[in-house]
Amino acid sequence: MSYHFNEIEDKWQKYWAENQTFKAENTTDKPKYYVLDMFPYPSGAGLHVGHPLGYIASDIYARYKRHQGFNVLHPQGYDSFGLPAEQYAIQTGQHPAITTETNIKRYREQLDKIGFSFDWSREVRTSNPEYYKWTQWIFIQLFNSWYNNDSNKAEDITTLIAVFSAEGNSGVNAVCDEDIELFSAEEWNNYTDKEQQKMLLKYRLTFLAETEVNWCPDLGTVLANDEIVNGVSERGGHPVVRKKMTQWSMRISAYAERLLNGIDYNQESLEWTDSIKEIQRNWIGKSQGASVTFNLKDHQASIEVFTTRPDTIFGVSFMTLAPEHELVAKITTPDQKAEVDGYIEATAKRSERDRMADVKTISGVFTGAYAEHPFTKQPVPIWIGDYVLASYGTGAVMAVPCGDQRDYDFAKHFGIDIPNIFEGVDISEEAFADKDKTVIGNSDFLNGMNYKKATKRAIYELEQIGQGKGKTNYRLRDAVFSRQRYWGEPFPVYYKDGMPQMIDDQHLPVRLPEVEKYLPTETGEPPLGNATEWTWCTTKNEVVPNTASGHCMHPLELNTMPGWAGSSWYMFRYMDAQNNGEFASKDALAYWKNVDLYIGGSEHATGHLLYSRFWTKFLFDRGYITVDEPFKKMINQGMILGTSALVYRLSGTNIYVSKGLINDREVEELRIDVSLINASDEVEDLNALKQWQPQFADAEFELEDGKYIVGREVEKMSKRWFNVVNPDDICQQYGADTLRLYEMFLGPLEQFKPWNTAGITGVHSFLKKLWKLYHNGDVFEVSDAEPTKDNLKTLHKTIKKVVEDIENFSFNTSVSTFMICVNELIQQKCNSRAILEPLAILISPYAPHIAEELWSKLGHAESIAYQAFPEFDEKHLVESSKEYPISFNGKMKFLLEMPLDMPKDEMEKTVMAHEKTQQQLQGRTPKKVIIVPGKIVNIVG
RNA sequence: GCUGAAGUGGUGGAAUUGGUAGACACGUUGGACUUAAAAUCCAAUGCCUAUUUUUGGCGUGCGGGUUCAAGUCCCGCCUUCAGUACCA
Repeated sequence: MSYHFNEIEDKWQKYWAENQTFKAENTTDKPKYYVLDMFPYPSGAGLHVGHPLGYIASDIYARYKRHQGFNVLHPQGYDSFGLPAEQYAIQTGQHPAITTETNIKRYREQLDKIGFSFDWSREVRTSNPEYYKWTQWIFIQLFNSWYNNDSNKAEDITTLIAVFSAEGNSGVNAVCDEDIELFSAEEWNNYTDKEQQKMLLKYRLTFLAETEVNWCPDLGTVLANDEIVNGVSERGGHPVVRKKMTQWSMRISAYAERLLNGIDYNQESLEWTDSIKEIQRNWIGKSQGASVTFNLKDHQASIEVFTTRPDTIFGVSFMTLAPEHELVAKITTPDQKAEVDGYIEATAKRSERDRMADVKTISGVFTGAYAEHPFTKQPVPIWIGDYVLASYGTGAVMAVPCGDQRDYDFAKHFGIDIPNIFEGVDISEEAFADKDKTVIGNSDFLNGMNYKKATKRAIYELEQIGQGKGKTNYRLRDAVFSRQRYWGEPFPVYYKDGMPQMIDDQHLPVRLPEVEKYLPTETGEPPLGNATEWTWCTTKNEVVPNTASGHCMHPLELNTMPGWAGSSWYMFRYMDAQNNGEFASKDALAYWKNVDLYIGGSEHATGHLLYSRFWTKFLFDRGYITVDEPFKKMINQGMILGTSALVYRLSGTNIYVSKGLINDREVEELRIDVSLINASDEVEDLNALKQWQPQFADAEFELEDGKYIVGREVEKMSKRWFNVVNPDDICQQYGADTLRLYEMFLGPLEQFKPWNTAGITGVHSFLKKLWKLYHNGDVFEVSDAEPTKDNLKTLHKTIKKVVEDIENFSFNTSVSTFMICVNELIQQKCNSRAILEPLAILISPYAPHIAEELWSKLGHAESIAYQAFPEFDEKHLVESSKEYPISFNGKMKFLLEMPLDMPKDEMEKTVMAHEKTQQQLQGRTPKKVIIVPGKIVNIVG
């Protein structure tokens, strides 16, 4: 009689594992389809019901595609390097590898219970040496590459060396460091080896540079821009300061333009949401304008600025430098020195956060120095101000107060001139920044021109005098790639004579050495400085010899790679995960190409998604892969939030007041475990609460109607809020199929929504009904009778809707469609085999276990997973209504579609009754009018 | 401020993309079956207003507009969420 979901689910999960039902083939005639989830970091807390949401969605799609005859790659793995395991190691001394292993095991158990169709034979873990061997290998390829702007792609460094030794660097159009002096071929050839290496480092796609980095003292490491949120670290919320350090960097800026173009102008535009595309566009931050050089009046130096408005150059009345600008100390006059130093000190003290929070206060100091206007040669006073950011552009601006509100405010505040260079515009109240309405005046050769013309002319004139040129500026910075951590990929790098050297491919992987403790060394080196034995050093290898004492003769790179290293290319490893000779074979890469559907959270928009596009483009340039975008289509699932339960303690007492009785009394809110609460927000058992935590042991309660009603708060699901719902419990109580259906039923995939266990019964009883429809007692029972027209109509209605829903990722409405379908079949008393066969396949992506069970009971030996998806046949829907020809005024003819039971004359009367409609019809000659009783519904012209 | 998304019953959310608004589910109420509970089944459920066999009216954040017809399209606001921020 009853639906024993636990038995059924165990049985089929075992069957799928034993038969490798979901193993993807690398050689087959079938078309490929690659469905990927963002792989999880295996945290110690395990999965809660929010985590599988995206996996369920991707699983539905993967199963659907499999039914459609595609060779589906649907893998899963773990992003297993990361901070929490390391911090746990610092606290407890337990090796992060052990923590990680334990967590992965737990994750796997939890995932297995939900019945995913993952191909686990391709599992990857970023912390596995067999995996990070290739992360290191890619790093080496980046080191051995430079970006050639002429061919617009990355090339091997040897092509650059060839050019250098033949003709020097003057003809080289590369993305490189800014401060490169020109040299001839002869000079190059006379350079010492070290000088040559130093020079090449300025061109390599990964390079060492002393840069100002975001240093997080509490975490003891540097962070990338996208790892900082609101001025504090994304993980842990620790303060971040600016600091100069020598670090590995990734020259992602070389790809800025292609990363931007790839979003839109690819032949196949990325099917991503507009919001993610927009976030990436903003992050790359392309702006076009000009760089302008201002010579200094009393120094042999110049200041370079970037501006988007070269047309307003005659409106310049001062310049502003960032307080950190390198020229500040040099140009400040003795008179102004004290004031300037004071200002610099004050701004340095203000944290990034303060500076961001306080954007309205105008502050700045005059340096006493003057620059010279490039055209008028008039003196231009140089100020410093913290509204100019050192990290954007050149850290200096030419201030045009009449055309930029910030410059305007600054000028007003300090009483600086505000010359007006716009025709017919009043600037007495605010700056005028409308480019489209701009007519330049008061500007010598630019007079009377609009924005476009004036910009072009200004750049031309600047070029003539050698004081400027057109320039495109990007906000995107090169990405710092070093972390002072233990639990990450070691660099395949050692230093000889102070210069970085790559370790030979054949010695990869460079394994993470054992250390006594996971903190920085006493001398301030990263944790790897504690290692005494690097097991990967081979005595045979002359380059990285290992002495008998276990010390390498050359210093090794002690930093590790950041979290995003391993996740920037994992999608390719799945294609050929066991390969020991390559990161994936050419054939596998050529067959699978890229990810057709990627599902994950939108929080990775500026990090992972940008970095993996960068690495993909690089690997493409170097000919290792055949695509230059990793993810064709992406869906960003929303988060499932928890519903915390609040109890209210009267301040200073041990009395807890039910929610409705608080009134105006002062109370403290405390969160209690959601499992103590029933569906109507009452505490189920007050004694259980007393036992839950010691602080409630002798609590007293003020009840309303004998119940304690709690407050509710929707927030992130987290252990600390006691609002975590565990998927294992749900599977145990209702089954995996119910969990899968319910997570989809909860609402649109992309939306954030709170979990509410109470509603799950509706979905669960649907499965019970479905089961009962084909069972008489415990006996499976289907009829071989021909299905009726009604039966077929119900089935095909469902097929149509479900196919549409899956293709639009509206999985929530499909669940409703299934419910309606089963309710109708119950009403029709239909347990026909001819209906169940297609229906089971239809349901199987959503509720695969019950579908397999019913399928096998129908007498099929093979898994339902490879059955063709049922096809929709319109004729079953059309036959339920009829079209009647009608004529008006003896002239016009059109069709009426209406319910079968409506008599023709009544229908005609209905149409006639609508006078306005008749008028409408006379003008248009519609072909078809769809009618429902009493009302015209649709005129199809 | 800018960018993006969204505002529909007590709740989650549907609405074939301009065609009977509120599907489906939760919750609530009533009923059936039970010694009882659970489970299951049946009925009602947007709001207001009538009524004894038959009601009218109002309703998709607010104000306008287009249309025979607007949750859906257009214009102007308001609110919420997310991203981003002195980007020159």
